[in-house]
Amino acid sequence: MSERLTVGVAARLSRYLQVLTQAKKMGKDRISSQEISDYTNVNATQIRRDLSTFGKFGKRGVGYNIDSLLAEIRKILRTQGQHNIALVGAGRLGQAIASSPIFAEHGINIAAVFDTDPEKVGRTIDGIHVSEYDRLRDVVRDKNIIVGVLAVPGDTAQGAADDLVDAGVRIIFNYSEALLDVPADVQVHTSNPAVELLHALYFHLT
Amino acid sequence: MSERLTVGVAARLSRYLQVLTQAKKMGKDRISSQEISDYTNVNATQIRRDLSTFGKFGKRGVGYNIDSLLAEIRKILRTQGQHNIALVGAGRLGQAIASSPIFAEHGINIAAVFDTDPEKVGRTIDGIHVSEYDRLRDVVRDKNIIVGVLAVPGDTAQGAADDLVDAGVRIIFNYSEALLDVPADVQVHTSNPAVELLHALYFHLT
DNA sequence: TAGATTGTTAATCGATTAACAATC
DNA sequence: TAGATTGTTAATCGATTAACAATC
Repeated sequence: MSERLTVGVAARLSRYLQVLTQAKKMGKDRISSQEISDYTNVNATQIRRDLSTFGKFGKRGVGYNIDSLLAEIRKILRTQGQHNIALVGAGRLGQAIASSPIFAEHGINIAAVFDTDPEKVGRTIDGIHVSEYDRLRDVVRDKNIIVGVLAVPGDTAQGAADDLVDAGVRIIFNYSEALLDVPADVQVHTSNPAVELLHALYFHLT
Repeated sequence: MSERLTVGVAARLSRYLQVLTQAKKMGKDRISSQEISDYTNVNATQIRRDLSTFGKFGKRGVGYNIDSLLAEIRKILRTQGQHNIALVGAGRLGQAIASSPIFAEHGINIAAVFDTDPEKVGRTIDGIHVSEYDRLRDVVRDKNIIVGVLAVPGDTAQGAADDLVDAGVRIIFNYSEALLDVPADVQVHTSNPAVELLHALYFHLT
């Protein structure tokens, strides 16, 4: 299908998806570019421009129909199916992630959870069985999982990342503070609220 | 002090700060723009350019001294002191946040944790006492806290955000899936791994 | 009709990148 | 000296914004 999106456009489209999903849950039928702008801090003109690249999805004087815009964006981002991911770590953070609706809402399914702690293995978190860490490689391969989420302490993150990559994972979400060394064809997304906070504070203080 | 940084520069500088902090922990003394680039996916030329706006911090042929670069960036971002934040929610996510080194490493101190659940109130998480939710307003005011972290379920996030804003908080980190309505002078940062994942998958699939 | 909001243009600004002399 | 890496320039590309006609 035509051109590949730029990183910026793809990032913004997925944020619109989140706003639309939540607005729908709140019972709304339609939404204006200005409302999406209020929630995303993306300029309203930019939003209309991003969308109009792909078609005329809105109605002048009215706004965008939420259901149809959701479908259009999902089509553009090719995220209509279900995606399986693996979660490493069944500690407090891992449990919080496994029981959060955040992934499920977007069609992302936590297909497996792994932990090295025998106390945690065999338990169930919100219906998801915790497997032995040693089974990671086989399960990731069998289920063709390409996304791994690391919810482990910083000092074990690199080892777990190595194992995930080895098993075939190509996108890693790192919730530890550690820097990860991975092959060039593996994407690492590190979530660090402290980093965001420092830069938010800068704008608050100046 | 001179000009205000652009949003982009401030965001990148705080990411460099994170890399430097971790590299230091790993026992490194100096680092090149290329190494910072590998960890942040920011172009090495861009990094050198960002830094050289503020002075000549590097040594040609050698790289940057980690300690002095840390100090310089902290000076630029004015994040040298300690910052107090409030955490709402002492469930699994709240406990994970309270016990993570991520904030402490950057001089950010969780000054108070609140929960409505009487089971959790009075307990201690990694040395931090869990206070009654009703005390939020007084504590936030007394300690002059301007940053609040929401680790509560989506359906109670808006109420907690209202209470935080009411007590004087101006920066909110939202870990729920909910969209938050806040006054224009309050910054909301929503962390949603699913959104990031959808856009990461796009680039993997194309 | 009147009000609202899209789709689109045009102008500006910041980000990105390659290239390379300077210099450690 | 030779190799490495910074600091800086110049050229390009994408993001941002205001403005407004089109139209629901």
